[in-house]
Amino acid sequence: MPVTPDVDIISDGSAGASVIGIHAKFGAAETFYAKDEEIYRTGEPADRIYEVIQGAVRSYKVLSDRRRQIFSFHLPNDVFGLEYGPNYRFTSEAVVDTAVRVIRRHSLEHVATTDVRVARDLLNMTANNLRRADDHMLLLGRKLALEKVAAFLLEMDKRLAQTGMIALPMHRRDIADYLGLTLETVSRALS
Amino acid sequence: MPVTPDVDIISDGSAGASVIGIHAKFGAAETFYAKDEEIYRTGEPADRIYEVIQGAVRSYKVLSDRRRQIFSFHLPNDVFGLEYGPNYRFTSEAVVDTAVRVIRRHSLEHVATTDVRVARDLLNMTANNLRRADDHMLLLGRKLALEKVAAFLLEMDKRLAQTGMIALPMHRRDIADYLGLTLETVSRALS
DNA sequence: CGCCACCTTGACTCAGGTCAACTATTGTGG
DNA sequence: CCACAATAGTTGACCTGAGTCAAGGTGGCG
Repeated sequence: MPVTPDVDIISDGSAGASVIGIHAKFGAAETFYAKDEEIYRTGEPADRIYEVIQGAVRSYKVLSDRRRQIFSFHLPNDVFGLEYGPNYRFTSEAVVDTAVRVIRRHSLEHVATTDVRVARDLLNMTANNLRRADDHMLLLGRKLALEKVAAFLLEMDKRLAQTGMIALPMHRRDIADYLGLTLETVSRALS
Repeated sequence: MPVTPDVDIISDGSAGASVIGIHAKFGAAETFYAKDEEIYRTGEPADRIYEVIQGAVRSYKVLSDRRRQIFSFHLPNDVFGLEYGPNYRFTSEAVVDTAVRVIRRHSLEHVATTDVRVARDLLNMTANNLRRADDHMLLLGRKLALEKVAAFLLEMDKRLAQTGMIALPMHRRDIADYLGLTLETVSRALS
């Protein structure tokens, strides 16, 4: 007879806990990116990790013939650019004028080996990313255009509310590439 | 000027390292499931973790109207059922007659707090799952039916070869629900 | 003011879904 | 060992949700 596990390795879901937050006191730098400016590119050595302070960021891959899939939008307090291999797997760009906090990966890894909470945070964030990836696979594989757009609006409403934003920061083309649709279909669904 | 990071928290990709393997000496149990038998169900307390010994397993979610998305097929040596929240997020079933190794989650978590290698393994596996989820999002969102089936055959060829299997263990319906297609489209693409 | 980037809307096309028949292949009982 | 069900796969004809192509609209900024 299954029982609810008594111990969790990670402190699931408590949105506040962030590796960068813990690490901030070590003097992470702030940087600004203009609208549409590239932050890093697929294949580049992944030696930095970012936290959005203000604005929005998109992470995506493109196929050879320009088809693009956006994997996620990063809003204020979101961490992105966290990799476990040597290189960035995505390209990330500022959707609007954006401020980020940057820390060096090796310095974070150094802290992670001594501070258990940081290591736990890393696992926690990766697990959260996996959860969102799974939900998004269900959306991409099995939902209709209208359901996709509805799900997107609900997701954004929830996330933007937390950061005090009011309007969607991204364009129709970005939404389309996030939902596996075309910009025209997104426009029609919103009408 | 970016430099390749000198230290990796995880030992990326070395397929052999498995949490269960390390834990096996503590006396994990083997269990057998018949073709199509359910191993666990969405929402059930996630108190066990599994490793496939022989056979194949599918993990999926279904929408209210029976639309199904398969997130992954687990083949021999794959670990599945690893959760960080209290409940299983998927349903998992044996695709064919299947043997698995089972360990209790709380016992693994106990080991993880004392053995750093186990904790590292957990992060490693989760990162690998995330990588595969991202690749699959690109496939689901932006690839044509033929490209999806081609990608599936390449993936399976590679993975089955490692385990010495020859034929695809799963049905057209499973392949379709993995690729976001219908069974007829899969059948046509294979011809 | 007028350009330019973004968005909307319409008409048409098409990739993939749906529905339906038919063909293996496998398993079961007599 | 053969009937015959049952399950899985293939193939065809048709349909439709979303893509494509194209024409306007609209709002912000130099």
